[in-house]
Amino acid sequence: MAGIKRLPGYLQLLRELQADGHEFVSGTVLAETHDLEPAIVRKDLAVTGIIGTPRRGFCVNDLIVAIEHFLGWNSPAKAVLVGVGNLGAALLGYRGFDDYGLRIAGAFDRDPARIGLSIHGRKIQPVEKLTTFVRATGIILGVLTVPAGAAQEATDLMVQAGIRGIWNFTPTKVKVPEHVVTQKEDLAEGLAVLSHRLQHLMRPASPV
Amino acid sequence: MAGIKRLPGYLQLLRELQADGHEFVSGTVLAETHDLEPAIVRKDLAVTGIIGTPRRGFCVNDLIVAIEHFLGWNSPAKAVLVGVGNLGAALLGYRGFDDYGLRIAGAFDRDPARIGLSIHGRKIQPVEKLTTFVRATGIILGVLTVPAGAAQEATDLMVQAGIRGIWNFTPTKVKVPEHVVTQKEDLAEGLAVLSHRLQHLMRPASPV
DNA sequence: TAGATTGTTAATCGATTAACAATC
DNA sequence: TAGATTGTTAATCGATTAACAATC
Repeated sequence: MAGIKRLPGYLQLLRELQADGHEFVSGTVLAETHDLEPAIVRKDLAVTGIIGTPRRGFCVNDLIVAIEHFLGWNSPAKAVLVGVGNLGAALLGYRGFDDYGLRIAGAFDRDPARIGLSIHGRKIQPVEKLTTFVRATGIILGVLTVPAGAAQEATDLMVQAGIRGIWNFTPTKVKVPEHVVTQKEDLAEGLAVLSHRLQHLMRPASPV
Repeated sequence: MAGIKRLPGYLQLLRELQADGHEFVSGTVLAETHDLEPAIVRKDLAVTGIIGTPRRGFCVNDLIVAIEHFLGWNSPAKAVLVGVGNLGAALLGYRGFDDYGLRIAGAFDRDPARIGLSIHGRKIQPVEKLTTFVRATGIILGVLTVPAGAAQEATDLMVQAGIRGIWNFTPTKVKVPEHVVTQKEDLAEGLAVLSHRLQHLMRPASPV
């Protein structure tokens, strides 16, 4: 389903509307705000099971609850973060995840120089303690922010510890068993698209 | 072109191969490494203008140069960053952009409490100085990391200063004139897909 | 030569868009 | 009532996949 990645965007606006005291919102409004066709919004929202009322639209509260439930964001999911380098430390400090049901509960690294340091209130633990921590807490979500070269090794460790979902911020495609899902996050993708469009904006297409 | 966003991935592997002394690489190998069909890789690489040799593949060096040139990553592009909150500070500290032709040359904020502070070697300047800085340096790329509510205002300021490409890390869709391009980067999208797949992995589809 | 790999064309697939009857 | 908006079906579009002759 291609529409799933658009749900957080809707959720964002819905929360604003809720804060402003709006009770209903039409798919048309959601579409305009996100530069989408109204039909796509209606189709996307259908997965939540919420049905709208003609002339009035959708109940804001119901939609929020339904989207959060659909994504499993109603109760915050705890996660571990492996690899506290530049990006790892950055994500540890980022508070925006709270809105999306994610809470990083433990940070791990291999580098002895980093172990014991506190970053944004969380003490960096040695990777050797990952398995114990994961099993004790029942955490199933992991954020992977090690250097490219260590990605597969760290992944194997996480899988072995019991992690079932890996948010992969390395440029490496990692291999996992069937009972584990991964999501690759690559800032370079977006930058590539932007760079390319910027280039063609500045130097328009050559004539045929 | 949907293939553009895959170019950085190829580039990553090509650089590794280059470092290992490999002279040629086949589309098949690139495809396997990235879990793609070989035909897609060949089609993606066609935009660079590099032509391969049957039985041998593509020249690694030529491909690297061609991809970098295609994306404009051969010479590092300078950028300004507006909004030095959690995420902004995080991105300031992230060194991974060097590999992708991006160098954040100036950081700006509205909050007097932040102005003057040094984050990862760059002094935070007041937004009032943005226009002067942008014009003096000729920078055309901007990274937007302000809170959602300030996104449009900060965008207008950047556009007015002369920025032509905006990498938007806020959850807000901003409006820009025709001569400016934007690229929205939303970590929540990837997290939504991961959350959803994780949920269905743990609690498999209900029977029909 | 034989055969792996190329560039490219045609077929398939999935997502987006357009259209419209139903309805509050 | 009139008309805005819904859910949904059919048409369009674009990207992926399959197939294959050309070639080193």
